[in-house]
Amino acid sequence: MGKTHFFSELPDEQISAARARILEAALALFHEKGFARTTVRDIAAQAGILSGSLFHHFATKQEILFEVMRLTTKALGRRAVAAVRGIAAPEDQLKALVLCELDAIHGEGIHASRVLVDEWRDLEPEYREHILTEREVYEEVWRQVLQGCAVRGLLKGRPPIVRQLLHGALAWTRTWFLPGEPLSLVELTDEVCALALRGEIENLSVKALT
Amino acid sequence: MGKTHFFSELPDEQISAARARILEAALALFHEKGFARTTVRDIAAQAGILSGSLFHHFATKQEILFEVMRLTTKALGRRAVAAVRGIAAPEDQLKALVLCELDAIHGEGIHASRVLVDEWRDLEPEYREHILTEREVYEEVWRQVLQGCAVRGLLKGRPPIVRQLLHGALAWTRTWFLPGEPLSLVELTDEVCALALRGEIENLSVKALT
DNA sequence: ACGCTACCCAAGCAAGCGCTTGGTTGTCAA
DNA sequence: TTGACAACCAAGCGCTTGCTTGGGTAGCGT
Repeated sequence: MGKTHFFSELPDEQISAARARILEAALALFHEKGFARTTVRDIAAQAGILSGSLFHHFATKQEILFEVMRLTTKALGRRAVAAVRGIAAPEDQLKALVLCELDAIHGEGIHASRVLVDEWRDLEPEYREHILTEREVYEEVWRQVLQGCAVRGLLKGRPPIVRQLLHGALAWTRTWFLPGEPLSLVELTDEVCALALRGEIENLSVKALT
Repeated sequence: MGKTHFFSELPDEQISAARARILEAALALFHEKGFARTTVRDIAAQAGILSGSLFHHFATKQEILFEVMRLTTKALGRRAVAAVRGIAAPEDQLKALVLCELDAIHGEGIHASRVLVDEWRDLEPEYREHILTEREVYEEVWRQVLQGCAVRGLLKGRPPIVRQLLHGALAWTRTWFLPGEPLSLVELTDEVCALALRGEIENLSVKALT
């Protein structure tokens, strides 16, 4: 149960220590078992308090899910902006973005895709809109990068379609990919970009086709 | 609530009328709300009986989920085998397979990806192995087709990786794609295959880049 | 010293859950 | 006609769930 401190990536948020402990516990449990199968008693135990004490910090269990998703989405947007900053060539920006998304899925602490994708259906509709608005920061980075690739004729398809196909492909990696077995995150990134981008790729040896 | 009769695709299964009605009700509800948020009372009501009567046909709620997944997986395998039969060129086989998977997601009745993907975590571990075994029929078709593309140098990556990336991309279409807005299933199929396959694609007009 | 507030515990409520029980009906072969 | 059996209903049991209640306590400013 390694402590994750990814909330500290968001300096413009005021989160008390107790609240942060609860959110980290909830994130870990939602990631592991999903929202529906996680009870408020689970979350409280992981945070080191009793279940009733949760409701001193959050009004409902739904609000915990919402806050976890909101902060995760916000952190994701920040990471994406930082990932492409200072990179000129659009194909290199794309590579950085793909690596950023893969790291948010397979890295420590944030577990972005798992919580944001798997638990989306459990988030009540009135909360969804707010998350979607927050997510625009992230999607806007993707739009610009893909548009940059497209106008130079590098992209093998229309940007919005490619974005959705890539997003699905990346999100799905959580079910089969383990960093280093046998590919590293960077190697997987290259493989993904090879699909999206037109142009030559290195010849594959015959034995690599297995 | 259009009746779906996709169980009739499996002639080697003996399913009573009542059992079929329950399974169809469960499939529709799992697809709509997910397993955890669907109660046995919901399923029974949709099937036109009371909740207690469900357990005359199934021992547990889990068993209903298992049976829905098992039959769905079996139907999926049959469809895949039929889809590539009689097609010689591997790139055409791939196109047929992609269309087959998209149809299983967006077509009527089967709702393959939604139930098989979204509800996988709710299926208890002892049931999973059986589903995975049944799924081998489907995956074997994919393996052979991708291998066929690879040995002719058509594939833009290693077959197992491409398979996983494609599967994620296709499964994710359930969240954003609506047939005919603006793409048809066949057009989307072409778009997907363009990513996976090396080679020329038709020039895109500038306005299509939006 | 005082009160205020933030935080937490102990106990439990009301509702909903999966599932069980006992008994009634319709069907069909003997 | 009768017995057997599958299908279903009516009622509810035992448990878990999210959440509430009332009270206790440590820390802090005044």
